[in-house]
Amino acid sequence: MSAQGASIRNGHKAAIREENEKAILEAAEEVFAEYGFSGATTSRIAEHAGIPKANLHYYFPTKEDLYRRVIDNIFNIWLEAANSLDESDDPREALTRYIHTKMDLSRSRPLGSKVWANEIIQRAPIIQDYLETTLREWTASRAAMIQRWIDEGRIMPIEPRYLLYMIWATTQHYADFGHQITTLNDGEELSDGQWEEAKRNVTEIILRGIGIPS
Amino acid sequence: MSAQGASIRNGHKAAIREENEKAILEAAEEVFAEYGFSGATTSRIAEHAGIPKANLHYYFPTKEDLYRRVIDNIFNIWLEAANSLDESDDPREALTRYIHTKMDLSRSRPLGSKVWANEIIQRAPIIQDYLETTLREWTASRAAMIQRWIDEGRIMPIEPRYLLYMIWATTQHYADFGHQITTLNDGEELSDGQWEEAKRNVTEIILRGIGIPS
DNA sequence: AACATTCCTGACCGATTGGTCAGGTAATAA
DNA sequence: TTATTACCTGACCAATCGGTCAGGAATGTT
Repeated sequence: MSAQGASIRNGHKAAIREENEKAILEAAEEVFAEYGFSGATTSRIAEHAGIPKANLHYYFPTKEDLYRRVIDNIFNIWLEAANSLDESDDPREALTRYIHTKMDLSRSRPLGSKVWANEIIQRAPIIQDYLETTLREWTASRAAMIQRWIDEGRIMPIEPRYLLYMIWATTQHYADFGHQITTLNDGEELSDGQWEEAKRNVTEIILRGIGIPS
Repeated sequence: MSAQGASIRNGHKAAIREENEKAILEAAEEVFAEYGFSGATTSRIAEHAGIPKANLHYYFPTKEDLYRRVIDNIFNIWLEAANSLDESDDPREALTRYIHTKMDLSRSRPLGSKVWANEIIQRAPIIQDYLETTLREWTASRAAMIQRWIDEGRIMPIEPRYLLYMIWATTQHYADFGHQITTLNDGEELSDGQWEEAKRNVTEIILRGIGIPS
């Protein structure tokens, strides 16, 4: 909340801009996550950010501008996380790392996952181009990698795409459906121990499921 | 679109009511699925149903009334499908049937799944009581059943809840993220063959993952 | 000090929101 | 036939929507 850190490094004005944009983007992620693009209101976002609505529109002229920035942030974080699949050529190691990374992301940034979920449910009116370019390429190349593991007899024969979908679905479920999981956990969020247990279970079932015994 | 079928069985007025309510509920499911509760508008729902907005409010006084009816329908369909887990005491048979049923439901009624997803993402403002009663009881009893399978050595030791979450996540993903899957399938919806392949892969990975070899 | 630039915001805009209502029409009951 | 009930809807309502704007306050530059 203090401006000092930024105001020392940059000028005062620049620091103010940096801080306000950050506050707005955080508030926007929260509100877009909960209500989706259509359901979110700029006044609610401004309220969460603690500024007047007119000030929000000074930094982000339109709701869509703001939304795009939020989506952009999330997509980049996910892309970076996706690289964890490439850090090893051993299927056990690569998949374990990827699943763990995605699970950690679901815990640390559940709002981003929810914004993404909302966007896809609404048929990706804003980010369709991402899906058709970056995501499609990423998926195709990783599917090829998995297919190679199959051909080399290192994992059992399955259709790589459906494995990827399963990993995405399962890990993101802990973010998107976090409220349901909490409710079924007697209203308590998963503890550190439970979270580790979930990660271990998810990883084990998937790995064993494609023929990599624990 | 014809009133004849219903107008023969019931009176004319009753048939009109039946038809209009059905048309409204279908339109509502579609719009709520895409935009969530806050983002959906009654005028858009009325438009989809092909009636004036005032007529919609004649049948459903408030947007929330309509939303509750939609959610209620979905929840009941899911509860019925959930019974497929109880039709056998053999884990392979029971889980196979349950996964297949949920996958089929994701294909035949994706809108319902999306409405549910939206509601949970928004922290279940309307159906929290369902989660805390019916769903909690259902989950606890089925978790106990799975635990018994573990104790009897019929499946490997895992935390039953996380297995259920995985099944829910994976199967519902094919509804909620159907647009993403379609896009990654070069813009084509999964064919009958692909759908069967997906079902088979999902079932195999999960079953093998808990120690039930194919 | 003088000027330029950026930040800030109350008041306002037309459009749309969920919902109402008066008055009409069509079907049913008497 | 007559009265009653249910169905239907254009016009309207206050509230809220995304967004604008004039003008003041703060900071930066010369």
